[in-house]
Amino acid sequence: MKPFAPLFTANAKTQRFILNWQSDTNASETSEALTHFAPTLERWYDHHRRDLPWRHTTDPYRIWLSEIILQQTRVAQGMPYYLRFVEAYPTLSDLALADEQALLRLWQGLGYYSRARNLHQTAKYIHSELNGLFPTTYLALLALKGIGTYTAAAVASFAYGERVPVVDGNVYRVLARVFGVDEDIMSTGAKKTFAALAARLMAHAVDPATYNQAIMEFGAIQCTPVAPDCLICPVQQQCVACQTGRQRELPVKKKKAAVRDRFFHYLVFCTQHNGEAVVAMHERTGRDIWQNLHEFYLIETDEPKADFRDLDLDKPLNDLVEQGVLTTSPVASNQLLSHQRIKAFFYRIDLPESVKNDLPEGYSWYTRQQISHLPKPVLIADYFEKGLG
DNA sequence: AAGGCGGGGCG
DNA sequence: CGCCCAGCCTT
Repeated sequence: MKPFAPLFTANAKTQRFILNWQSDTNASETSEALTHFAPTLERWYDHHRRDLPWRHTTDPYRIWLSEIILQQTRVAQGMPYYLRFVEAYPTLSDLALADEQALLRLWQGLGYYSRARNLHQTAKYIHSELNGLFPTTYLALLALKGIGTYTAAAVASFAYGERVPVVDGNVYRVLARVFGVDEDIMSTGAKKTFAALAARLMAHAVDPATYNQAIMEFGAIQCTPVAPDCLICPVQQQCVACQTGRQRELPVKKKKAAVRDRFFHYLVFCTQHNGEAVVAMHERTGRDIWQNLHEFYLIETDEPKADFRDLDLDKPLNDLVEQGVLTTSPVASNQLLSHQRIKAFFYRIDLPESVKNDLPEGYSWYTRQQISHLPKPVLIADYFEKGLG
């Protein structure tokens, strides 16, 4: 076995343990820190667990659904989505046969929309290719679209009791602190380190599913990112971070790249169709944010443009705009994403009904009723909430 | 190995 | 306003 990088700084007791842990002999698996960790967290979980809907089922479909929804998402944010999805699609077949548009609309606001597309794709695959039978092992689950190491381990342990450890953001944090691992958790080396440690800890769990739930719940409500409550912590005595006052420094995470500024100028074309107000929208495509979500006519610039006339419209578009009435002051709105900072300007342009066949390629007219059913970025949905300018 | 992908809540 | 969060896919 490749030795671990000498990145640990720990007290004497833990250093002895780390040495044992690094050595490849099973004879050293007698460290109390190692053998007691899982059972200790399982007992803690028994007293502190939150009552969450997906913890009342062993249905692999519902567990899978909950895990996809909860990826990179807080429980409080994901909960209402889970409840709506279970109601709309109670079984795997219901999801497999779902309309993709309706599914994305139900997902609207949850973000990372590829999760929803992969969810649907995998549901259809299981329904039609696997005869509706959910895969039952970690490796079989891992092969499915949208299911990575974390979700495969979660479903395999929660639904089938397989002894495989989950390694997610909570686990990184808990293990980094308790065992003093200070490798950058984004690095490939660290992923191997944490996976190996997690596997050794799992070997001593009383029940794999309970232990996996326990360590994540522990990370979520006890060993929190900011200000962990170490005074009442059940592993306080063995925790490297607590004993050395380094709770704030662990886990080590490399700084992310600076966020990018983008400027979206939306031309909100409006007109009448059979006496009803309609708005021009299209579906986003390409490798960018909000894939398959609907928006208005978009002109993006790298710099802010103070004036509508600075937007450099091409000839056909300019002709279209000139036939309409531009609302004098645009509506501005900001959307802060983890990786982008989007400033949006909405220019409402009222067109005469006569030009309704002159929309650019890919754009169509939608009534407000139709739009309410379209999946849209929060930025766009908010624009309608505010009453169309 | 690195970059991209949402959005909300917190201090 | 910056940081964090029940990850995964693509290149």
